[in-house]
Amino acid sequence: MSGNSHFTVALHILTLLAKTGQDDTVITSDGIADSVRTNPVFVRRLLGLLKKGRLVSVQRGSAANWRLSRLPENISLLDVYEAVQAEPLFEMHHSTPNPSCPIGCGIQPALQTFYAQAEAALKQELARSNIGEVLAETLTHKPVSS
Amino acid sequence: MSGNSHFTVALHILTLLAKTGQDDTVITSDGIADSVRTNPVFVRRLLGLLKKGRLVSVQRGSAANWRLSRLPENISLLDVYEAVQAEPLFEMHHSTPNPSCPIGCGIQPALQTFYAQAEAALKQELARSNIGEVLAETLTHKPVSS
DNA sequence: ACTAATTGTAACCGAATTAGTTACAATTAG
DNA sequence: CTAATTGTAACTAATTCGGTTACAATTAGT
Repeated sequence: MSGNSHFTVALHILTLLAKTGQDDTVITSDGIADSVRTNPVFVRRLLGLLKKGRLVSVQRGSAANWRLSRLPENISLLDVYEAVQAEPLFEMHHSTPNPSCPIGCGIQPALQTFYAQAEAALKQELARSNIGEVLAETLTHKPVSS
Repeated sequence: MSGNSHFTVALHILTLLAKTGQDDTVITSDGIADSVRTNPVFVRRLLGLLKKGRLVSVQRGSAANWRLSRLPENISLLDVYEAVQAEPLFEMHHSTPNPSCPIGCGIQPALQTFYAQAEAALKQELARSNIGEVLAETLTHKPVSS
């Protein structure tokens, strides 16, 4: 699995949008970047993927604002995973194995079937939670000074 | 997930050792590298992890030979995953989120709980298959020239 | 004991990937 | 018109991945 933070940051973004949606406050890629503690361009790249996945929409221009396209309860972690995760769960070999070896020949198709089952199990679990739940769980952890 | 091929190559190695164990033929890190189509040092690094995980053992020295430590049926894909996978399934943020933001403050502990569930589901599925099954499935794919 | 083969490991390298940065045209509210 | 922001491209630094070289330690066979 790609050692990147896309899924985590995407969930952070959507949870934040769930909150600003509740509070009816305005938020830009700059404001999001401030919460994530990263740069606005990275945030916009992820927002682009989330927009393509129909999970968010944007009011562009001078009074810009990002919103969820659906209720937080109707955005599953699987929706998010599929929107931002390009790579398969498990990578294959870098070089194709030796085709004249009985194992090298058949290992990739064999692993594909096992990997597909594993990925299906993961996705099934991801489908069971949603952004509303993540927001609720997030808010149980209070900020430092109250 | 970590964009590396460790898990795949480890499974390839163990499947190959299941085969050489059946055939009672000798195999070295060089022979394994030839099937995987990589370099022997990379193979030995993985063999080191698998040995630490008690999945393989080695006859060292001039008549070297690698063997499975257990029957292929008693090595689950989860055993392999845990032997070679150092990183968690999903990475957290690179920089810790803004602690003065209600979301930034609570998102990491929240995600940890959801990620733990997802990882548990994945592991449960991986525990359901073993190297014996991977070998059987691999051998159903015949080499090019017979 | 000596030789030959192999493991275990360290050090280094190039390629690829990740996120950060700068820049700027396109969009839009006021 | 102006000011703010998005969308995107181009470039960069840091990190990671696997490949390479090298060599001491181990061991079977003679």
